[in-house]
Formats: sequence, C-alpha cells, structure tokens
Amino acid sequence: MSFTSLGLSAPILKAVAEQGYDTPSPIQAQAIPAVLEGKDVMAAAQTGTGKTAGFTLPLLELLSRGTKAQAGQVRALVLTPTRELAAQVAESVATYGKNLPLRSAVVFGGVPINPQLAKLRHGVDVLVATPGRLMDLYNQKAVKFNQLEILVLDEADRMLDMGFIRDIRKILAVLPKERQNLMFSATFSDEIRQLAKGLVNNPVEISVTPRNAAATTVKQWICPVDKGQKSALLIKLIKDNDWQQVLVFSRTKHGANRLAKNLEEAGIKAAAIHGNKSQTARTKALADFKSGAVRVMVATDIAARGLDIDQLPQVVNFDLPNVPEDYVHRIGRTGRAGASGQAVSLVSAEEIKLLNDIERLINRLLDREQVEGFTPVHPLPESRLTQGGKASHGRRNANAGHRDGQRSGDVARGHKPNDKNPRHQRSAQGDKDAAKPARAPRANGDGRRQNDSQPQGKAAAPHAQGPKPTGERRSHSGGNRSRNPQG
DNA sequence: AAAAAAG
Repeated sequence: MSFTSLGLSAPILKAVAEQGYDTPSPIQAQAIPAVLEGKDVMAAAQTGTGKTAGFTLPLLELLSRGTKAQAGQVRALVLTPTRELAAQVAESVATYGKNLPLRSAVVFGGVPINPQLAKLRHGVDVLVATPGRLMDLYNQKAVKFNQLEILVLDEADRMLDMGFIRDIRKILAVLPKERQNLMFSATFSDEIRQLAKGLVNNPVEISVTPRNAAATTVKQWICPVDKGQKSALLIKLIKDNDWQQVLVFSRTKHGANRLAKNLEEAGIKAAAIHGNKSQTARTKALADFKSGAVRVMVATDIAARGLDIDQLPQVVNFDLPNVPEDYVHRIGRTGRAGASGQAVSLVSAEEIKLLNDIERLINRLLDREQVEGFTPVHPLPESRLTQGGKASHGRRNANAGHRDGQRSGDVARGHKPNDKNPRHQRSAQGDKDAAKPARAPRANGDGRRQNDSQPQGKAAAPHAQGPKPTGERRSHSGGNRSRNPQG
C-alpha cells in the first residue's frame, strides 16, 4: 500500500513524499478514501496513529478541487481542544498544502486578535481553531460559514471533558446543514456517541487504536517514593541516566511551576507549560523544549494529548493523573514511530488508588523499580488487577463499551516501522500524527527529516535497583466525573 | 479535585 493509490493528487503526494512518507498508516488507509468519497467519518484514534494526516490530506484534496474561499468565508473548519494542538494541526495543513493554491489560518485565544482578523478577511480555505476564539471571531462577524463544506472535530472526547460541548453546539448551529463531518476521538464513549448522533450522518466508522497502544513500544515502570522525595528523585534520575529531553507531567499548575524551579536550581534547564502561562510563554516553552534549549518541560495535562514532539524519548509522571485514561495519553507522547520510549511514574503511597485504576485500565501491573536511597518511609501497597470491586466509580462507564477486547497486541503500530531505517517504509503514522514536522523538512531527497539525528534507541536506560516498600494511604474520593452528560 | 478555553 502506498499513498499513490489513495486518490490524492500530485501536489499533495509530492508534499507527503517530501516528508519522507510512503506508506499510509492504518487509519490513513481507511480514512483517506472515505473522506474523498465525501462520507462522514467517525474515527477512534489517538495522536500518533497518523490521525492528523488522515484528515488533512483528503481535506486538502477535496478543497483543491472546488472553488476557493470568498472574503470572510471558510471552507473547512478544524476544531481542537488546546491552542498547541491547533498550532500543530495548522502546521500540518501548511506542510501538506504547500503545493496547492489554498489559504489556511489558525486562530486561538491568548494572542492578539487583529492579525487573525486580517487573515480571515480575505477568506481561508482551511481554518484551524479552538472554540472560544472562534466564537469571538464569529460574533464579530469576522468569519462566515456560508461556504463551509467540511467540519473536523479533533480530540472530540477531550472537548467534552473540557466542557466545550456548549461552544461546540453553538458553532454547529451556525454551520450550513449540508456539509461533511469528520470526528476524531480517542475513544467512543457514550457521550461521544451522543454527540455524534447529532453530528455525523451514516458515518464510516474507523477504529485503529487500542487504548493502550503505547504499551507495545514504551517501556513503562514505576518508582515507589515518598511524596516529599519526588523532586530529588527526579533530579537523580535525570542526571544518572543522562536524560536529555524529558517531558514531566504534574497534576497541578502550581506543582509544575514549583518543580520547574527545583530543576533549575539543580542545574537542569527546565520550563513549565500550563494554562495559566501566557500564550507567549507556552509557545516559547514548547519551542525551547523541541529545540533542546530546555532539557525538561514540566506540563499539566494540557500536554497530555496530541502534542507531537519528534522522537521524544522520555516521559515522567511526577504525579499520576486523576483520570486513568490520561495516563495512556501521557505516555503516548513517547515511543512513537516505532522508536523506543520510556515512561516512568513516581508513585507515592497516597497515589495507590490512582495506580490501581491505571493498572486495571491497561490490564497489567507495572514493574516497580526502587531507586537506591529513595526507599519510601510510607511503603507503596501492592497493587492488583482484580478485585477491588469494580474499581470504578462511574468514570469508567463512559468507556465501558470500549474496554474489552483490545489488548496491547499488534494494532496501532501495525506497520512496525523499522526504527533503523527511517528512509524506507516510513509510514506517516509513525511520526506523530504524521503531520507536522516541527522543523523545516529537509527534503533532501533521501526522505529523512532533520531530526532523525536523534538517538532512537537509547540503550534501555538503566534504572534503579533494589526496591523497598512501605505504606500509608489516603483516600481519593472516587466519583470522578468530568464529562457532561449530554449538553 | 484538576485541567483547558474568550476576555
């Protein structure tokens, strides 16, 4: 299977080839023809499966066949839950559309609106947006949808989690009824199906990603540690293992700031990224992290989904996520493209319940590796997969229908890209969402991308030794429900 | 309980 057989035209194929891709990922192979046929699509896929290119390519193809956008009009609208994701998708659109006479733009909050107004004035063929700023622009009559042909809802489940449902419905209400709809979501929860009901018509359903896909390529383990020792442990891990690019997840914004400061004090370049930071600071933190100017990026779950950092080798959960599904999304930031990746979680006794929830979700117990000198005074209780009485408090219900089946087996990365041979067999799925090459694509004929220079293999890091548990506990109120039942 | 997103 190659991209050339999917019905895409030369300008697009050329752009794809210049990125070094020749083999469509499973989701691309299914989504591209369906979209080109004008069908609605509902796909369960996470970032890293080639999802972004899966809709970007056919969307550009369809738009290239039609009439260009008139003043103030938008022909295709892509909605994403975070600003960073919007920027990333927009980059993908620009990359794959570079040989086409189409205009694209990205709009989101936190940055001046005037440049966005100017860009929209002439009309754009593709607009990537976060909901809030889009509504703002629409209310200012800076954007019109009379000419809208295609709507893409990316990370739809995240949108619901984040309470965007109302905005989404408002936006849907002002779009032409006649249009093509593409909806992407990590899972098909009940809420998502509910939303889909009023959105997609007789959709082609695609499901390529097992929720725990990353499990196949990411080495995961946990380090039991006392809460107060986490910073020191993290510093030791980074220094001892010489980790050069580490994405660290913190549960809170404040915690992220504090940790970044601790790391800096320990001589480790670090930056925090979260929703309370200015957009300027967020953009800079991400850019510095990608470029290597900063060694550690401490993030809240703003970065849990979708963020695409090429060849990211190491993810650390400084705190476990409150929602077990987010664990899967977090570690999905590494181990992409068949490259090796590692994800370590620093777990204190009070997090045992969260750990249990995660282990049940991924249906496996994580290896524990005690780091010398960090044996917790409060031992981390044994965890177990079974028992615990249904372990869930409703939160899991949303995914119930999705849970069975899928083990970590083959799936997502079905194409087993050979990480030693990026030039052949490179499937767009591999790198992140295929889509965006963060730095200028090199297109030097051999089909490699600039940062192929990054070490992929990193001899499985040496991690700790000799464990030693202890105990304590604390309860985490169960009811974890962040989804709005129907809007 | 926390996170993001309009300002």
